[in-house]
Amino acid sequence: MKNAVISELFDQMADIMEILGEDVFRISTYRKVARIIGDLPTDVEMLLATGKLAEIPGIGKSSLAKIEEFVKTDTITAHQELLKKIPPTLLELLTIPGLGPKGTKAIYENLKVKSIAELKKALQDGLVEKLPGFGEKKAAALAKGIDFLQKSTGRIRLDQAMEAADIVTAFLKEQSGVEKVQPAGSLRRRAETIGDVDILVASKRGEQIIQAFTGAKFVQEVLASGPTKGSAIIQMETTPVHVDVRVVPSKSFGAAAQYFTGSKQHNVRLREIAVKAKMKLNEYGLFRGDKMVAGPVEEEIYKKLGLDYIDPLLREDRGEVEAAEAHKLPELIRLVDIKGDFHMHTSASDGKCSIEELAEAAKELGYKFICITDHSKSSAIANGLSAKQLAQQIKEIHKLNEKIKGITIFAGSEVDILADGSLDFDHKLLSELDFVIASIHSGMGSPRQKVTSRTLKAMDNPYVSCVAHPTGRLIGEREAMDIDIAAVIKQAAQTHTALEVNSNPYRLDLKDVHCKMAIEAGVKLAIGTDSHNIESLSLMSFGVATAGRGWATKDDVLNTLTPVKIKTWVKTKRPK
DNA sequence: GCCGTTTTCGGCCCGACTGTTTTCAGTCG
Ligand SMILES: Nc1nc2c(ncn2[C@H]2C[C@H](O)[C@@H](COP(=O)(O)OP(=O)(O)OP(=O)(O)O)O2)c(=O)[nH]1
Ligand SMILES: [Mg+2]
Ligand SMILES: [Mg+2]
Ligand SMILES: [Zn+2]
Repeated sequence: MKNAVISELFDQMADIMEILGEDVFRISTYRKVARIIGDLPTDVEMLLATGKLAEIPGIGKSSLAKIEEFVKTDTITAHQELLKKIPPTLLELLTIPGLGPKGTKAIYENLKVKSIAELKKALQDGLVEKLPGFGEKKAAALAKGIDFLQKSTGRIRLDQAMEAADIVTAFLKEQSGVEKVQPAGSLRRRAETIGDVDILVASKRGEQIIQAFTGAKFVQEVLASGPTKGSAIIQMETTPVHVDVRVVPSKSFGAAAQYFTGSKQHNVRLREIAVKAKMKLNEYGLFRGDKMVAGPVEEEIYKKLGLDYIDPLLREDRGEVEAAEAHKLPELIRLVDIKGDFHMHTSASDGKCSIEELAEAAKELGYKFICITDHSKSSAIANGLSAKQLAQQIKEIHKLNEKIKGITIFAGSEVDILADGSLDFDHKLLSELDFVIASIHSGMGSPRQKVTSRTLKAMDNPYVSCVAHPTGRLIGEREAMDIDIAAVIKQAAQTHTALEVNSNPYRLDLKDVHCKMAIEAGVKLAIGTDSHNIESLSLMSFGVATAGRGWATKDDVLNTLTPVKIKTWVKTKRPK
């Protein structure tokens, strides 16, 4: 799939044009195209062939021609031409926090600095601070910026962000004059990775609160500190986390929540609608002239713009604004709709606790079912079960179902999809299970055709009810397999197989846009926590959020069915 | 570069913080 490369090239063209000082609106068009292509869940080549690409707003003739050229030749002439105008390594400088295109241009033209390494040297030699527009402080900030960049671990996982947000939120709630505290930004939208943690505060005492925040003991470094907002790095156990705090008076809290939750592109869309309606939208409110039309309550902002309320999970400018205008937003799946969990491991394979312990914990969560899915024998590292052990476990589950009331324990397996697409267990044994999930744990680096056909073949098996973590990614650690997700989804629809939304924050697999594709194809989602202990059962909320980001309703998710209905659903695929 | 029942030309979201600036540009949210 060429989407990612095309997206990068458009961003790079925008970067170069910015350094060259070209028209800012033209540049933002390139950035928009980069974002659109980067967000596409489907192969750009397919969309191009069907003419769908040209229909996407924001992609005009010129961009379309560039994309077409890349699809055919693997290059974009305009990109090549731009690259001739600056040394490619100069683009590194744009990644330094605090240094933008203007500064980069000045440093390049005056000092002939072409890379971060050379900039470091120039800073040490005291050359940068002598440049017009620069000074001692700016030079020092740049040195710090480089340091930070080289130490930075990049975007963090949702669970890490949540932990940091909890600490800061608790601290802010203690401060006098604080009326409300609300995590915002990509964390509130439950994006799959988080660049920085954004927290909104309602208070009249902005300056004092920001000072308290930047002076807090968990703060390692202060990046900015003013009367309404502050930025700092806090050191968590596993990683440093960048936190932005914004304070507004409570009469603006709704508007500020809208602003600070984003996404940026979603905000721009709303502000455009406001302008068209002769109004102005900012973080202080929605205004017609001097009159505040909405502000204290977030829902009112949407209402007064003529839109249905848009759940934060959907605010990515992926069609939600149009849907809100047309009153066609989905009623999203919620955690309270979830009746059970499809994926968990016991101490029989690599889990930490017994079936009974998991069942009791699930009952506490109000669940009506759980599905025990230990690994199969090929996953030797995970202590996978042999056929004999699995048969034994099935018996044990039947006994436990007699003993434990109020919850149904499904006998299941996370059965390995072998190299040839066959499974670790025969039909006879699989037929004795209530719900089988199949997944790939080996040969994940194989070519696209190979991993795809393995997965497709597994779905042909009438006893496979679900494919678990279909792309196999581990966020921050391992790329997704090169798998044809469109083909997997099509096959899932045809074979009556569900696709998992793995809730582990390392996985979130399927991811949001793939969930959306699956739902549009009529495929059901099965959310599983992949728990190896009791605590992880609560990861369900991440899976539900990911499905919600994929526009999932109650009807799209198997976890909302009663155990009886799940059994019926499974039988549909099996031989009569 | 893109787009349009107010426009096919002329707009394009809007504001906070920093540093070097004497009135604001650059960068970022
Ligand atoms: N109107 C407007 N709002 C913006 C702009 N940039 C950022 N915001 C708002 C929306 C963002 O969600 C929010 C927080 O900014 P961040 O840079 O932290 O982005 P966000 O949290 O969405 O993603 P992240 O995971 O941090 O990269 O501020 C902008 O250019 N215009
Ligand atoms: Mg953020
Ligand atoms: Mg932020
Ligand atoms: Zn598992």
